[in-house]
Amino acid sequence: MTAVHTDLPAMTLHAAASMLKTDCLLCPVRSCLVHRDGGDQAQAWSDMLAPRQALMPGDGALQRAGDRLGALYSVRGGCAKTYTVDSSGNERIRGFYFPGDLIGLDALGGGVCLSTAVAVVPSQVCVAPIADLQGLMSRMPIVAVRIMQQVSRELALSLAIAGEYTAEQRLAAFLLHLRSRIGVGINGSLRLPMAQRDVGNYLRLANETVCRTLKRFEQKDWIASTERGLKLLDEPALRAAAAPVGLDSPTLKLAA
Amino acid sequence: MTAVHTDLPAMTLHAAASMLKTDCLLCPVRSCLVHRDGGDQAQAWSDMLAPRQALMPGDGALQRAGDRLGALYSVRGGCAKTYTVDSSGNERIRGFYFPGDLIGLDALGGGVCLSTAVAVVPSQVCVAPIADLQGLMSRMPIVAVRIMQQVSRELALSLAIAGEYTAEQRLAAFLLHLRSRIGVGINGSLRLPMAQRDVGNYLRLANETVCRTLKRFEQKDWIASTERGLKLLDEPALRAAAAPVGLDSPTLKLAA
DNA sequence: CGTCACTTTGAGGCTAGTCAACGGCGGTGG
DNA sequence: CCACCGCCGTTGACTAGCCTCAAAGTGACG
Repeated sequence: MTAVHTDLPAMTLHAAASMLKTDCLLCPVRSCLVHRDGGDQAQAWSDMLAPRQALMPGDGALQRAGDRLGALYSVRGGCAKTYTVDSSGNERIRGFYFPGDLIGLDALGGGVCLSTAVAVVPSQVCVAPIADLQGLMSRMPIVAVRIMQQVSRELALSLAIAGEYTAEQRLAAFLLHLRSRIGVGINGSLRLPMAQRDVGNYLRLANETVCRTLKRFEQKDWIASTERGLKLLDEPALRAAAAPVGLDSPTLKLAA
Repeated sequence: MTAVHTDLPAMTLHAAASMLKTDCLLCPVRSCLVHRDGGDQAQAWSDMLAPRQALMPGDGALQRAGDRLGALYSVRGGCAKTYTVDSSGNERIRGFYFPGDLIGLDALGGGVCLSTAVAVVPSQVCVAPIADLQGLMSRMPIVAVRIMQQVSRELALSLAIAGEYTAEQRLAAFLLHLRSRIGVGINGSLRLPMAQRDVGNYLRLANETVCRTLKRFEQKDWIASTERGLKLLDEPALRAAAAPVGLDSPTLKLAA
């Protein structure tokens, strides 16, 4: 709607506006599907991917629940979320997506988008048309394996978050996942790109509960809230609070 | 532990004991991965699959959390469940698996099993060694697509179950999913293979809550409990109670 | 007939949701 | 420049749904 102030350099936005072809070989997103191997797939991806696309909060949706799945989107920068709308018109956040993540994987099974995807902060995505993707998967099976691993990881995360009982458990697990996923900033602080209410919505908690639980964590010196975001002071304690199998196993080796 | 009375014919058990090679072309499980197409993949699968394996409740686990992923298991008959154990030693059920389902998909991402799998009732599974599977996926990309669709579907289910708020919503959604997944018996009754406490564990509800909620459904004439299992009398009402995006979209077409 | 596992039923407590009000912040417009 | 407004985070009081604990009932099996 209104002009949004952005963290991204103006040049980047201009590049998106002029629809430059993305060169995957130069992409800084190291966690992207393409970069998992030596990068020998990068050229094929570059050829396939549509120009990267800028996406602002308040803009239209990348995909809408019920749409036929037309493309997967690879997040290049920023943060996106997917949500569904229940019969009462309430939004229910299904997932957050950070650079390197693919949006639309849950639709591969049915071919129909199950959720609506929008930007949380000014973001960029690369567009991978599903038709091209299937061709590529046929020609280069390793691509299929990589995508499958991402779906599998998303499944594991979903199962883990769903497996948590209490507000403390879910929130602790969420913070740990976020830390392992997006890392920490310059002074070790973790910046939450999404609003607290969005966190609550995602974890099925009222935003008041999120606030109170965070305060409780702070009183226990597990975290400290800083200028921008918060800092994890006692990860072992958080990990213990999240109890069941850890969400993040960054040290796990990839299969084959 | 003790000898378990089984619903399966003795011949079937004997076949498993003698490690007969499964012939996928003759397999009665129509929802199996192999049968989705015309069946031209069936022979390759037959060549790949290890002998099918009988699995009893109380037997050892098919896979254990923390194990390196050695194989996927395709359920041929019966019902299996996967669970994790939290720091207090409590079991937390992650999923139920019926004929046609693949066990182990959430481990494809990390290569390490995230859960332990055991039988709920006397069951049979086909063993698909992961090494053979990757080779087959390379030679036959359609296999990769099929597996991906199953992962994607499992992800969608997990997201849907996690998205339900109240006991009524979760239980209604679960019953509907079960109905669409395993269908109904001879007189339209739905037989729950797992214990009520397992249902509660899976849905993160106390078994008392499951019991009371079922009773409430019965009082509203949404269901009727029969000799063996229960009957869904008012599916629209259940569907409305489950409110948010439906779990089951049996009419969705497969992509490509 | 006794054991065991599971279900059912009841009473009470706690977690988290709801409702309401306030404060801080940024953007808008006079 | 400053008052206004809306969004978000914070805090408190109250409520409700679900968990816990306890005990009795039921069916399968030895």
